[in-house]
Amino acid sequence: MSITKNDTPRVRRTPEESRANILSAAESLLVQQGPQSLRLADVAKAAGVANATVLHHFGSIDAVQQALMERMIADLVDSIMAIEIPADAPAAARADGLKTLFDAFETRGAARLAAWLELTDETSRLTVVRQAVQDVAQKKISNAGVPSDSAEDLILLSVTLAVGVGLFGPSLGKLIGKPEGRARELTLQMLLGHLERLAG
Amino acid sequence: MSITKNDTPRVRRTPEESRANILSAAESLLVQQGPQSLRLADVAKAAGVANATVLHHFGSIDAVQQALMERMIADLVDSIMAIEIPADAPAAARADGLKTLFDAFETRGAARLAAWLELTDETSRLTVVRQAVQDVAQKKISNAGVPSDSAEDLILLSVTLAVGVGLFGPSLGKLIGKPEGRARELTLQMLLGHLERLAG
DNA sequence: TTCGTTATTGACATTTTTGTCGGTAGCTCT
DNA sequence: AGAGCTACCGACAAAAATGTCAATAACGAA
Repeated sequence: MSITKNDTPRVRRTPEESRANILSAAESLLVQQGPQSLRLADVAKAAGVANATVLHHFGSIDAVQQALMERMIADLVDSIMAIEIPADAPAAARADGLKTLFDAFETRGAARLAAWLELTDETSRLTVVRQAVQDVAQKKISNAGVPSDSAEDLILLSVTLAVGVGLFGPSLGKLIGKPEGRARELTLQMLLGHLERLAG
Repeated sequence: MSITKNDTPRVRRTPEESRANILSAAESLLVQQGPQSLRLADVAKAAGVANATVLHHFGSIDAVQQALMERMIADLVDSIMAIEIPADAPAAARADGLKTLFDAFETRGAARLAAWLELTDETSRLTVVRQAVQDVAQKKISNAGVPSDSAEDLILLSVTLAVGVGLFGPSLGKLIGKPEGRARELTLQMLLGHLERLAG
């Protein structure tokens, strides 16, 4: 009876690297399998570490989920903040901006994040969302160059449609037998026409 | 030491009534607190029965969730099937039809149901959804009175927007400080204008 | 090289959630 | 009233998920 020495050597990361590694694993779990698979064991396994390691860095599985929400929200805010749509821009530029907005929600699971937030709804978690929305809205409205009230309406409309299409567009399209991205295409087309009519 | 007799008398329902009672309790849990609160103990408590009673009727908590999905989908299909939007109807009639569609998703948690389905995604469960969508699509397309291809597009567009607005419209509106239902109003307005232009 | 720090881990403890079982009680039928 | 059926329940067992702890092993500093 011999002492069995673990064959795979430990990897030792900086705390930041380790946290990022775990959150990335959790994020792909969320996007690919849904929130209910964000269990301690699953996250740890996906990250390639022991359960105890996850807890060492985050304290609890709830804290992991909270941190994941915050990271994904921050990423999303960055994506959106990078979009510039001056009011006097040519139509093509605004179309590009809207496409980027829709992409931000459809790819990398931002729409899934939004649905998760919508369904969980723990008020404590909403603080982060509220702050993010206010940041984005303030910037967008300030450089919209139009009266703030209708600018808010446009933002509300665009974002609602973007997240809705991002979440449901692909599945509904597939269920109806339409090519991937058809819902997004139709929506963007309509939205752009609407904006042009408002401007002209 | 006396034998303690339970003070509250048992209620004895028919199996159908009992199942309906339990599913109704589960439904309001889903709508008000999200899918993660669909636990055996929570559902039983909300329904006012013992845990074992829930299992007696459904066998497992997963079966409860499956049955709930099926019941909610059936209800939703009924609501949608009841909508009649002939292609040659006056604009006002089509507007009413669309409003009804949007209502079907926003009220009574159909949008939440859709988000739940989207996030869970167990392929076994998708069979029911696929059947429901095909039923609805077939009927809607058949009496749309327009070429089936663009009729499908219109359905895809309307339903995607309806469910997206139903799920995210209220929260986003509130976050931005808009009155309840503003997102729906804006979307309907745009969608109706779009349809009119297509027809005219 | 030696030492101190701490990220990492397996084994274990605790809590939460699900499911089982024998008996009880409401209802119907005779 | 009595008997059979079964919805219903409390108590318990099983499973699953979360969290604790002491020991280990990378890595940087002395």
